Amino acid sequence: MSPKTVSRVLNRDAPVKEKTRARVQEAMAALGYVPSLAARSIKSQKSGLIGLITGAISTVPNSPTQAGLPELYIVQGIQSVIERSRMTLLISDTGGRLDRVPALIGTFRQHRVEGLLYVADHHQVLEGTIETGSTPIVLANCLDGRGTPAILPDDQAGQKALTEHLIGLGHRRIGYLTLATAMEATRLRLAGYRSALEAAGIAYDPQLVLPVDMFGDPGEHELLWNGLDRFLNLDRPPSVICCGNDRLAMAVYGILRERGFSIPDDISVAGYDDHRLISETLYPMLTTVDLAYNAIGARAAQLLLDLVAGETAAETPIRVGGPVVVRNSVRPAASQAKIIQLKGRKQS
Amino acid sequence: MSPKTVSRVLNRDAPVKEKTRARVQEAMAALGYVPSLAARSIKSQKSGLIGLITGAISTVPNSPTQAGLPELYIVQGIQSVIERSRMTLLISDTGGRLDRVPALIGTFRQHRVEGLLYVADHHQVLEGTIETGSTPIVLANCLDGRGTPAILPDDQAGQKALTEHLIGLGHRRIGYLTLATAMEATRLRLAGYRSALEAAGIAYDPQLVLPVDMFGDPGEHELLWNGLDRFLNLDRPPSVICCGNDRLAMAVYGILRERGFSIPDDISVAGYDDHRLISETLYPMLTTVDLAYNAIGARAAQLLLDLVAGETAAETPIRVGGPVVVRNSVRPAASQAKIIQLKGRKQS
DNA sequence: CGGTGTCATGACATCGATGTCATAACCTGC
DNA sequence: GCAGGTTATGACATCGATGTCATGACACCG
Repeated sequence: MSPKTVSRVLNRDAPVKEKTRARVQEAMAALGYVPSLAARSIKSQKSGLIGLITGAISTVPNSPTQAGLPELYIVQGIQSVIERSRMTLLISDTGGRLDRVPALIGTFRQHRVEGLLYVADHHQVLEGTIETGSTPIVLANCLDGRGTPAILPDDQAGQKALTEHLIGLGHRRIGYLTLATAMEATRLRLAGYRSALEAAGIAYDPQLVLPVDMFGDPGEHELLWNGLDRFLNLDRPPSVICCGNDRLAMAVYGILRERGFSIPDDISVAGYDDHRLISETLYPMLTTVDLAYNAIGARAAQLLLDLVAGETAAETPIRVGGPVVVRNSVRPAASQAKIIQLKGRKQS
Repeated sequence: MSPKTVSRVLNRDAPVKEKTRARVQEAMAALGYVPSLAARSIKSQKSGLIGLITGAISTVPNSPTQAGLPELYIVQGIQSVIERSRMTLLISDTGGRLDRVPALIGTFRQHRVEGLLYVADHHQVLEGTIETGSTPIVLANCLDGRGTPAILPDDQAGQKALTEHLIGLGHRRIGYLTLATAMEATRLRLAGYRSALEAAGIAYDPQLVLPVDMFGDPGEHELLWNGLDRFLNLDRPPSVICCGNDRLAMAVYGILRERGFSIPDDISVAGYDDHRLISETLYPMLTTVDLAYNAIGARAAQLLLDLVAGETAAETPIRVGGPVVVRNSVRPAASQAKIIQLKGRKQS
């Protein structure tokens, strides 16, 4: 029984006499033999590995609340697609430090990965370029200036759809507590917000828009409190508060209630992300926009597999949108507008 | 310049003339040469790979709220330790189906992983055994009957410390909304809760303990509402509500407030996990117990690396505890006990 | 019974890196 | 200039699997 015969039994690429096959399999079982992928990949020049670079896994333990989570959902989506192919996922991670990316790619190239995925922790435009040699790469949740294949959330369409939903319920004064203004997502969502207003013939009122996100730093609650205070003391206060993400909505619930408002009887609240840990647990459950991180990951992985298989890249970037998820934190405006006026004044 | 000379330049395991070294490095740069780890691992019989099995990544997208998150923090801890060694992490995942574990291990053995990690989605005792051949394995967040090395959260000590903290603030009636009774964590934490009461000479009152966790299923809010209702209508209602995890505390905040209670002026609330996305964002911030998932992962990874290096296993299981994290959702009992009596009645 | 075709098996080279051992290159001193 | 000792380099085998090609086994036919 030469090694070649064993190889044939394993790969079924040539006929083997039934009796020999049985003897080989018996021996393999007895010896606990497992073929080595390393040896195989040397001969075939295919490693069957896909490298994933992210900061999701070992996000800096000290700035915890915000970052890391979106990425993890993207990684989920990626994993579920890769799992179904015959590839294995090699994961490495920046620990939040972008300057480590080249080293990580170096390691991956030593492993002869057939493709690379880069997942950013928030929707952003990358400064430089990621140098991968000839290995195909797909970016998720970010873009570069080179036209590298990329999958992005459709922030503009998402916020537009949410705003349209609110307008459809009769809301005319829509407060918006945004994420940091420097973020790509904020820019795009604000554009979506404004375009929905415009389409409905509602004037844009800058007094109703306020950036508040501090990534969970202490002091964020105070900023939120003051922001809501400003909204509620306007001559025409908002009847609904949109929040830059579900996390902010969670804090807004608490603050509005401490000030005596009932949600959604007195005032409506909406989020963004559909982070279900939050949106389905909050009482009442949160109306929000599904950010479809999972789908972004899945699309990115599928695109990469296509590239690895030699297909030509689709035009890029691809934007993936998610639906508005309607739950119980938003009421039609008619049923609450007056109460707000009163309460808003009383509390000031 | 024979291949062997190149090898010597790479590994510095024998002197190479400066001029030759320069020529070799020049050539490597020009050709974009990267050494193949596959070939290396064939010769050295060491793959430099660690296999991680989890359900964290591709948790079933339909039962989302609960599962997946703890595991991810464990994976973080693992990654941060592995990263610092010269190993690379190979990640695979059950997609929630335990019967796929053997196949995943099979793939890992083909990759010749030097060690395996298994991360369970919640603290549990495994039914069978995970068969790994001669590859060392460490379990995180679970145990088996075989004495396989395992790292576990110290649920009993955690809940005991929290309960002691509350008693120290004067609380005598401590309501406890637990996770599902079938869970190992629930059993242990309840033991911690009772032992703290006992040590303080407070009688255990079964009316103050209620399992409510439904993993975010619809209907959970109602169950919670009813549970709180029962607590508040007792002759001597609790002055503080402990929740099985931070997620439940988030819902409890909303329900108590809809019933007119202020937190923590009228009633205190405590969580478990220190899931900072929740605990630091809720208003007011949540007093809870740090479950130290990160540390569990780190310990598990470190233990595995030691085993791989040939050291003998420490006695096992190792329980890792985290501190009580004091924030603003708990008040000394004296300042709120009376109010509760009144409100509890009024609302019933 | 020998010729001839089909089927099953094995010998050998190969992938990329490295351990072993032999040899080439160089330097020193007489 | 040559013996004698370092030092630098290369030839060859090896790890585990597989592609190529050759040979062994066997049945069938004339």
